Amino acid sequence: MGLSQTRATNGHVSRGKPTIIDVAQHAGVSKSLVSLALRGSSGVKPETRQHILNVAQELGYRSNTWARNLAQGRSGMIGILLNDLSSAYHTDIAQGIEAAATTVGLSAILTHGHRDEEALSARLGHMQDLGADGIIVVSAALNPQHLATAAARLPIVVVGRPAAVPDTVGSVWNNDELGARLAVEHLAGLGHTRIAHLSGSPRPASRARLASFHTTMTDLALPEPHQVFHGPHALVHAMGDPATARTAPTAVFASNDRRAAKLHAAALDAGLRIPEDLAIVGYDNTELATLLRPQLTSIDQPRHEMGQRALHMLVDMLGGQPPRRDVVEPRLIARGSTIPNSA
Amino acid sequence: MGLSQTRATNGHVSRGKPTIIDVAQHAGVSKSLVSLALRGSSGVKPETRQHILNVAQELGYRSNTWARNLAQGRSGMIGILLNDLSSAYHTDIAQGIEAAATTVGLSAILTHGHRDEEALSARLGHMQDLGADGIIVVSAALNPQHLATAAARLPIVVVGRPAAVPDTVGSVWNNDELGARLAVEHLAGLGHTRIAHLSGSPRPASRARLASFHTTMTDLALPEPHQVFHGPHALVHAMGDPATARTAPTAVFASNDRRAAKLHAAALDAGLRIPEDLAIVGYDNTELATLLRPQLTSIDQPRHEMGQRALHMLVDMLGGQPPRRDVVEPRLIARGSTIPNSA
DNA sequence: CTGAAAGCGCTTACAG
DNA sequence: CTGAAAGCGCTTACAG
Repeated sequence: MGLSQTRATNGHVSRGKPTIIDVAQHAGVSKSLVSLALRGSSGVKPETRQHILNVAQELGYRSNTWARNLAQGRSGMIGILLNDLSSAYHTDIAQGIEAAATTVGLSAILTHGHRDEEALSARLGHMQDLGADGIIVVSAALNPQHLATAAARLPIVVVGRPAAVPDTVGSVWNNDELGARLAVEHLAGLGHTRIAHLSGSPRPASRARLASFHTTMTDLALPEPHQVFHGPHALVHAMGDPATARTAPTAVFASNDRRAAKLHAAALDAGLRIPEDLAIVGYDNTELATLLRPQLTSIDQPRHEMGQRALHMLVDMLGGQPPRRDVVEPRLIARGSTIPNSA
Repeated sequence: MGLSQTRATNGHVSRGKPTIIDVAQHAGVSKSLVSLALRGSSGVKPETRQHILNVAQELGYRSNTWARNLAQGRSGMIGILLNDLSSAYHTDIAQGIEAAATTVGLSAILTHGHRDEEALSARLGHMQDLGADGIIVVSAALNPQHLATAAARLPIVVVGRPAAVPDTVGSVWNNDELGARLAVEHLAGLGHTRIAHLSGSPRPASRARLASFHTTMTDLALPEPHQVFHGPHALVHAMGDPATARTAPTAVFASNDRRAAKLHAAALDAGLRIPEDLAIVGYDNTELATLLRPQLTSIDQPRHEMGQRALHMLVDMLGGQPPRRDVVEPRLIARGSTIPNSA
């Protein structure tokens, strides 16, 4: 770098973005003092401080994040890693995290893993390299090994229900067992006895919903066999086929809203009436539920609250406290797909 | 920092994350050489290079991003600023950008502005502080003044149609005039003459669609007055009211899928048949369009391609080329909300 | 209340 | 092909 452009042998020639040195020169003080004044140290005479602030303002000075982080050894920034950017469920949680982060003066950066475990761990590493002080992983897809490795370096909180959570990692999830129970009890309360389950992925959350479906059916003494379907079309087909129509379900608890919506569409396509021929309960209470006709009854997870809790846990962990395991309670929102003549 | 913890007077005691100095010591070379070897400089003897790589690997060395960026003066990272994280349209574009970024070796970080202009500009500043080499703004909501200020410091590309684009800023948008024309021509081709428009926000994109709606109606010599509604309920009401039913529209071009979905729901709630009583065309071709019954005919914007183009434009600008103005062509996807008895 | 100096971990001419 | 040195912009003991 040539002298002519940036520095004389014993002087400083400003060019490009102003630095702390430019401010110091213009204010006629040392650069350490500028640093102290800028970050509001108590040991700076008020008028000096004000003067420095004014000069900085005039020069359009902005602190260089890299230099500050390098010198301080931390960033005041947390990372949010989403499994899937296209999922309203995930982005709602992210917004809960960000809102809570803002209130405690932390900034947040976002990345996502395209629903791909490889990509997820790559991103996890990337966020560490970028200097996140802690990371919230909104995904159940990251394996325990990777989580543990990351947790050895910095605080990690997972929102979701992974296969296993190392106990160095904090976690927040919703009570899937209760959610499934609410769904089945709602349908049974409406008089349904042949209640089927439309299962989701083989992930722990879906497995928990499935298990609780069986338990609740048994508890309510509903007739065996408990029918479980893996696709909307198989279910609709069973209802139309004379061989099985007599024992086909009259109500379905679907593992999530997206699957419920596909079933909703397949049922209407087959000429079935909802809820008269088939009642449907979804899970997640996404906006989709209110756009379908009839609207979809669904189990609501308090996504915003889950995000908040995750952030507060992370802050506690940054402060040296041990990770926790938080479970929040879902509730059922009843709509037209189970209650006739309602919105 | 105490000598005992990190450094002896003329030695280096490793602690915490390994640095380039640790690698140099273990490999018995200078730290400059390590730096060169790590970044694959051609001027390092292959076996030396391999040796250094091995040592780095063993030590679990990871380059410190802050230090690297500070020394290099750039980050190899671009920022993506979304207006709204909850919009599938925005996140699809983001994924197009990221995919393209990956192919040219750039990493990307994401932030969003909760549909709020204040928040958007704050985030824009934040990304600059974080050291993004360039930023793609997926939003039409940022005012030209803020865009121009940012563009004075680093390359900026906007995906969307802002009120005005400073000519220091690149932009990519879809041809709204063509999109609206396709919608109206499609409906006219099906025999509709009383075609209404359900308008969107007062933003340039919506205004362009509205203007093109009028132009196309005139070009096709369809009867005046051209009806424009601002809400789904007003429209459905007009159809049900005996005073206006005779002249009420039989088809609607809605400014976006979300509004179209609300109209779809309101129409069904009012007992209208789609498309027999009311045909509907949306805009954006989001996943929602395929989940409704009947499915929604919609104008498709090539979101992935728009993201790609934005990224490539940004890369060109980083290379010193001037910003461009890219306009991509939408197309119509016909479905059940306009074509009876189709899916 | 203020300044000089060393350090954060890396890169990059420069000289051999 | 390799090393010593200065620098990126900031922070933080340390000494006055």
